[in-house]
Amino acid sequence: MKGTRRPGAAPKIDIRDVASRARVSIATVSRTINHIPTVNAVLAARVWKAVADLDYFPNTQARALVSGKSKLLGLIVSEITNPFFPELIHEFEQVAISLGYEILIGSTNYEPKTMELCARRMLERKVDGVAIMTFGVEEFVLERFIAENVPVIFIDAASRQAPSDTLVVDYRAGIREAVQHLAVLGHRKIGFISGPLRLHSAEMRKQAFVESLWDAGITLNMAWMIEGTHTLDGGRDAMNYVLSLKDQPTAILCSNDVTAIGVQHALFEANLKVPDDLSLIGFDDVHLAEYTIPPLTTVRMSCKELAQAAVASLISRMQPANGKPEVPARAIIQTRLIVRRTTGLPKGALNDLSRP
Amino acid sequence: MKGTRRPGAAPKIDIRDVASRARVSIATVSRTINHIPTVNAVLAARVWKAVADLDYFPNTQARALVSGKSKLLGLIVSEITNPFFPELIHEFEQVAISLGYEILIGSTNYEPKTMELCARRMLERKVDGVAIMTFGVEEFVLERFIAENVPVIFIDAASRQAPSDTLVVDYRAGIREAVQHLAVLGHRKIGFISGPLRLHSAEMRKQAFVESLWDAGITLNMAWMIEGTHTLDGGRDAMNYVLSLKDQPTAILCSNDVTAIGVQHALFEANLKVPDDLSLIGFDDVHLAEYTIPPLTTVRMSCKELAQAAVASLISRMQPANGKPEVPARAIIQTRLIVRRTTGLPKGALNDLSRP
DNA sequence: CTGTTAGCGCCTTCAG
DNA sequence: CTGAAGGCGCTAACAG
Repeated sequence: MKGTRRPGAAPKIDIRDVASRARVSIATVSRTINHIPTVNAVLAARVWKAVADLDYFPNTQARALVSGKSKLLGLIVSEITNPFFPELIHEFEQVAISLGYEILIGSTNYEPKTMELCARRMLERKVDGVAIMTFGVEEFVLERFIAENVPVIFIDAASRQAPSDTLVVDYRAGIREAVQHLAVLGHRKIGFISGPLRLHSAEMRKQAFVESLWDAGITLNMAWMIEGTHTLDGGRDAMNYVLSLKDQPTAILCSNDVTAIGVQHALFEANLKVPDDLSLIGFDDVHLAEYTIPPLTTVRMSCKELAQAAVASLISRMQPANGKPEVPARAIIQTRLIVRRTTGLPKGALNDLSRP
Repeated sequence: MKGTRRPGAAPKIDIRDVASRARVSIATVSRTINHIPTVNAVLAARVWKAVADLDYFPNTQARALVSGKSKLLGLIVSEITNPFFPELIHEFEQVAISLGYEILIGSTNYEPKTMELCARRMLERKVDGVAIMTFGVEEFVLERFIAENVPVIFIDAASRQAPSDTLVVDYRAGIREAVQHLAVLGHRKIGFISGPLRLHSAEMRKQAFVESLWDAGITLNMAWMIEGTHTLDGGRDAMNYVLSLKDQPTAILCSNDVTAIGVQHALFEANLKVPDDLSLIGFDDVHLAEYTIPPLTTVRMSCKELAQAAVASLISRMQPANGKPEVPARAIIQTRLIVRRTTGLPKGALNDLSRP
């Protein structure tokens, strides 16, 4: 008897059961289910029938052990409760699953230590590749993956240590559009609420803003450059701070949508109206942005493209470089302004309509 | 030489390397790292030192293969983009990770077929247990897990097939509070936007509403019982439908928060004010509810408790029932009303203040 | 083209 | 208490 099976436990089927039922060797079964083309059609048919009859499916662990590939992809995000990430995860999952990969998700919560733990978890589970979709990565975290030879992809920069692909988001395009849009409306006093500035991508979004201001010929006022946290609370707090200022901006751009939603809330509490009292623009264009009150004008970044490019890169890097040279590829993710209803003329502009 | 290693590939170290460095057998290493207490302290110390020196960690796949436990927990949710679920996932992750488990997430998107696929993925990866945190489960999906002897836990009902624990959410408590709250304010015309009614938990929330109305002595008007989809769009559409009605309710309760947010949006578009024109109550109390405009009155359900109870049940069911009888446990999740600012007097009530 | 065989890295009896 | 040895289920040489 094959082990003691507890009552109710299903008799686990393995490759040998299939082999004997199909009257072939286990090697043939293995080849068949792995779609090795050199298998005799008749035998293959018998195998498939046995597989169906027995409702057999291969043991992933055993497979992983011997083949060295876990068919697991790591996905590290900043904070799963920020609605942008679930949307990203969703897209990532779609692609990964369709390619036969399972996903391991980790949230760093913006804490370097948690990021390190995530990395360790991924390594221990032997993921075949990792996408680090946070706003910045510590170099030493990358090194861990590179040392273990697992492909990594992350946003906004390539690693100097290894030939990894780069996912470059064109923040400039969308943010410039946003600033232009504001400028056309007549805004000259524009503030920016960033993400945590120690994070590289947060810094880049801010930079894109600074440059766009310059391009629009608008003076940068450092007093209106606030460091936020990319969270609802952070947006609210930042806005409350702005409200305490003597000289206030007439428009504010936020580094992400939840920050903007926090700002809207602070304004609501202060009995101020958007866009009458202040124009507001977000970044990401999460689905929710369409539903805020009023609907949020924001810069759209396609998380679908991001996810697809990330998976594609990982998968291609996992192939043992058959011939093609390992030139780092670079995927460019576009951004663009979606005008909804949180932007309008600067306060008091109506008095000014007849200016030369 | 130990296999051909590509340049840059780390020399993978295994239990044997540790054993030889610690001058013990691999069995001793295994016992040590698994904290079997019968290991000689001196040898154990040598092992731990070797482990540290070599930065060794056991291969999860091999471990899973031989031990039969993957240390993987499945978590099936309805829709990851509904903010309630990320919060749930976050809590679930906290507990699971701290117990040494990794999570496999699957979203059903309310599609039975996708649910089935999720179940299959979980089975193939040999999860040690599955939490199905959707609003309903097809019986045949459960059977799959039960047949494979993997512990399952899901919301609102126990399986009749196997001794599984039950997670019962006390919808009544919170929803009754909500209805009372509305009744006290003077509402008699209260509508309800449910989730998809083929889903058991959605149906239960609706039932709780119906009973609460009855308890409050308020007449149920079937025209105001709308079936929604538990999404932003569904909430908006449902509200637009309500607005087309001749006789309209003065208050609406929603089966979840995103539905309520959709409703708020529809109202905004229709130039109607909350709570002046309509009182609104959600369900879940996602973090975002505090940030809607105005902040949403809602029924709080602790996803932390839910997550903890789910993991606890799964883990306990995985133990080979040492002695204790397998009596199904039941965890009761409480709900309660959080009053914010989407509820007020019914429209026109001011004219009525002096009624006997 | 098919079958036999040797591990993948680890846990776990079973002798010592 | 420790070590040697036999698999877990599968893939990948290697023979036939």
